[in-house]
Amino acid sequence: MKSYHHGNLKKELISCASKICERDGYTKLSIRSLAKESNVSQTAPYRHFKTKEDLYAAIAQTGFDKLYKAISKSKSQNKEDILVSAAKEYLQFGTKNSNTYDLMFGTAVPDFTKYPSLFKSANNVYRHIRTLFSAYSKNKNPEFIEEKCIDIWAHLHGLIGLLRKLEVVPAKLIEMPDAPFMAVNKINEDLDLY
Amino acid sequence: MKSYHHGNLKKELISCASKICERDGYTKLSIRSLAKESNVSQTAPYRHFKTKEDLYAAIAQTGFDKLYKAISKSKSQNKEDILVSAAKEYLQFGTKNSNTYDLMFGTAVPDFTKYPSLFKSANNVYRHIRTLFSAYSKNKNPEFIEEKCIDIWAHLHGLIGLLRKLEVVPAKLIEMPDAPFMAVNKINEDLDLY
DNA sequence: GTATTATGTTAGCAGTGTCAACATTATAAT
DNA sequence: ATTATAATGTTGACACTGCTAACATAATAC
Repeated sequence: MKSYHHGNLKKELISCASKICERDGYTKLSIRSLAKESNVSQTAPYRHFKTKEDLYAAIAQTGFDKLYKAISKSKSQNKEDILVSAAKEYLQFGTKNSNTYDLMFGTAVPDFTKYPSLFKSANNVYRHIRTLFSAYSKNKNPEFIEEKCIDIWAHLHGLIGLLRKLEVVPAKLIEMPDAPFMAVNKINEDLDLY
Repeated sequence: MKSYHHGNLKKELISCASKICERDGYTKLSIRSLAKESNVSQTAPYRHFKTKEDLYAAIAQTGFDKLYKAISKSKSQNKEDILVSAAKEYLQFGTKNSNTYDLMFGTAVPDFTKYPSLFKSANNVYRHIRTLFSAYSKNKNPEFIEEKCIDIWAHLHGLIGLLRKLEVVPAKLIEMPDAPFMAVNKINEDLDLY
């Protein structure tokens, strides 16, 4: 005997949708099938998400929150170790949850400013990277910090995106055992300069 | 009076679809509306593209061909100038045709090996980058070349992706007048080391 | 000139996002 | 406690989508 009101539908929808998106890619997610999987009617989700983009935004936000957790868990005393290990965690998150990463950084939610809480979660990730780098960098000039952060971030971000596409490039590259960590080595090189 | 056979439908579909994808993003493209715009029936496109992904692949291919042209047009004698100017062209292409770039590198066509001619066009782009870098680099070790190319490529690629999302970070960053060229400066720094 | 193939059309299926109208339950106000 | 209100769920429907099968027409190959 099931009750008329689900009780925890919103949370369950997000959690269930997150799994589907990670497994099949966000384009495969349909509100109707999602509703079916939660044993509610086709339009029940609309009580919690006015549009599909709103749902995407919620999933993306949980993604950013997970990413934040991943890059925040390093507890070393050495500031360089923390930064490098955060970079590794970032790459690992991006490559191991590539479909979610795609949802977070792709065009599913084109304008984060429409979703303040998503905006905030995404911003937290960036601010954390900046904090780690800022703690390490000898040059404390804010503009320099900002520039270098984007530099590093773009490097990590680009690698994650490219690794999904590496079939376009001679097969040899795919076989590189530790490709995801090249960027980290690169960061190490960079850091030596500062 | 229009004839039963269009005559040039395939070419027109690709060209028309490319424009729509660049203007509105590839998710907004529908085969039916595309057919309407070319004054053919809803299902006429299926004589030329068995699935929507096939159509995406064709559009992506023209994108890679345009990108190849863009990064190949530099004719300087100085090998560094050629490389840097190709990088600039790459960034410019990615930022000025960001929706097309998204189609080329996103998840619209997940596996290029399904489309040999697309694969080839994409590969040409990479091989050209590699050729330019290889001509410049003093270290001619193939593995080194390959690694550094991915490094540079990821950097450019990441910047293009990030620049679409920069609202997630403090507004200040968006105002940087020449953000697209930071990576190029970075490449210059890198090149000094080789 | 005829057979074959390429290219187009029509009709229709199953699935989608979304909305309006209604039903039920939880919550707040009296 | 009763009642008004808001929150949450359901049904039915609309317009749109990708795609297929069956058929029509025109170009090409023999």
